[in-house]
Amino acid sequence: MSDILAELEWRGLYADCTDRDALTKRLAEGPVTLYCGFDPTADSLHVGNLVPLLALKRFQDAGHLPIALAGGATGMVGDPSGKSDERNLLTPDQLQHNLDCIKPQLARFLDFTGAKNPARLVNNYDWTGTITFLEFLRDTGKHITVNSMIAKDSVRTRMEDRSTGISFTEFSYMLLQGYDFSHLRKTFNCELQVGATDQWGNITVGTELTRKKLGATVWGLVFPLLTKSDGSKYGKTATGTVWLDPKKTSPYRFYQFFVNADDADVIKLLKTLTFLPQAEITALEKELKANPGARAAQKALAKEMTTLVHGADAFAAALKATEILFGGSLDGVSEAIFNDVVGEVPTKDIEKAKLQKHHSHDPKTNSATMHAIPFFITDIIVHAGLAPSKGVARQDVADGGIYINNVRVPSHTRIVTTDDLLFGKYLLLRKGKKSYAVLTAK
RNA sequence: GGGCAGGUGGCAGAGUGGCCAAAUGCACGAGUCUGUAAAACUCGCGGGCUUGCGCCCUACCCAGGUUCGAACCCUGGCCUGCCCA
Repeated sequence: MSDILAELEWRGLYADCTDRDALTKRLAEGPVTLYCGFDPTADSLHVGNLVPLLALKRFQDAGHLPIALAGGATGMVGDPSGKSDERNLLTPDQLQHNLDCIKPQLARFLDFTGAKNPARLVNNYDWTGTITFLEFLRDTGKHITVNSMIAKDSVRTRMEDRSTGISFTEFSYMLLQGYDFSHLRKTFNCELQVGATDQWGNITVGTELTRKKLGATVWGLVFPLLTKSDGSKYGKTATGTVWLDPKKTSPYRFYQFFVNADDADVIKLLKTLTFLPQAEITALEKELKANPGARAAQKALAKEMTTLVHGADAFAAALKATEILFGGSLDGVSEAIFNDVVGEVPTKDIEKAKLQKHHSHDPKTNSATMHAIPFFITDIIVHAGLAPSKGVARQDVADGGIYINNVRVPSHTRIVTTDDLLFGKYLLLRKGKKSYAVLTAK
C-alpha cells in the first residue's frame, strides 16, 4: 500500500489533518473506509468538485474504500461554509432533480465493482430524513456545545457580517454533517472524512461527535481550496461555472477552459487534478519553463481532464475543433473537416430564408429600408449567444472584436447574407480571440 | 416587544432634492502587445434607437405621498445587524 498522504502532499492536496501521525499509522495498517460529501446545490458537479472527488479515487487506487455521499439531507439545509449570504432553500423537487443528476457523476469516477475495495454511493437523507427533531436534539445536539459551534470560521464570519447574519438552519448544518460521519462510522466503519479546507469546521464536528457518541477515533483530512494564482476561486469563467455535465459545459469548452490555464497555475492544476505521475509533471514543468509559448503543460492538462471527465472520443473531437479554429486561416478547410467543428462549439440554427441574398450590400445606402428584415451582424451575434445584448454586440464590433468566418467585421451595419455561408450552410462567428460560435442555416 | 443603525449596479462602496444611468475600486468584455499565457496600456460595462452630436425607456428593497423635479424628503410595509426587554 503506497503512502497516500505523501502522494497527496506532493500534489499540493494536503492542507490539514486532525491527527496526521495517527492517520498515517492507520493507513499503513490496511484499507480504510473514507467518505466525502457532495451537496446537490446544482444539477451538475463542477470543476471545483473534482479535487475531493478525484481524491476519493486516489484513495481507492491506493487500496482504500471510498464512499461518495450525496447530500440529500444536508442539501436541504444549506452549508454556510464559505458563503457570505444566507441561501435560499431549494425546493424538494429541485433537490431531487439535482440529486438525480449528480449521483451518476459521482459514480463515474469510482469503481463500484471491484471485489477488494468497491466504492459506495450513499445519500444522507436515507438515515437523516426519518429522525425526529427531538431525537436529534437529545442524541446529537447534546454532545456539541454552542460555544464550539460559534467558534467555527464559517459561523463567525457570518456573525461578524453586519448585514446578513446566519439563520438557525444554516447554523445547524454542521451538526447534520457531523451526524453523517458518526452514522457512517457505525454502519460502514468509516474512519476518515475528506473535503476542501472550507469543510474543516464541519469535519471536526463529525470527529468530535463520533468520539463522544461512539467512543471511536475518526480522522479528518482537508485539501486546499482550488484557487488561481490571484487567489480567486477556480472553476469560474466569464461565462460562468465550468460544469462536468456536457450539456451545461460542452467538452469543447471544457477543453478550452484548461488549455487557457495561466502559466502560474498550470503545474499546480496538473498535480491536483490529474493522475499523471510525478515524473511526467516534472518534465512538463521543465518544458513550460524552457518553452512557455508551446504551452505543452496546458495542452497536457486539457487532454487529461477532458479525457477523464468526458472520455477519449470527446477529447479527440474537442482537439480537432481546436486545431481547426486556432489553426489559422480557414482557407483550405474542407466541409468534412469543418463538420467536426459544428456541434463542438456552441451551435445555433438560423432560418436560411431570412439570409437571402440582397441586391445591395452597401451599408451606406441603408439597405434596411430596401429589404425585409435583413440580418445585421449585431442580431446574429446576440442570436449566437456571443453577446448578451445588441448594445454590447455593437460595442464589440466597434472595438474590432467580431469576426465572420475569421474575417474582422468592419461595421455593425454589416448585413449577413447567404454569401457569407460556408459550404452553403454554416456561419462561423468569433468574438475576441477565442470565443467561437457556429450558426447553421436551415 | 422597544431603541438604534442600515438596505444603491455582479461584488465592495460613494452619493443624501435637480449637474445621477449614479464617483471609486474589484470583477467582466473588446483592442494593442503576445503564446488561445501573465503583466501593462486603451476603450467599454442597465436596455433600445443612432455614422456621430444625441435621443428614448427602465432602474438605487417594496407600496404610496410631498415636489416643477426624489436614490436622496414624508408615511406605511418587508428584510438585516447591534443593543435593551
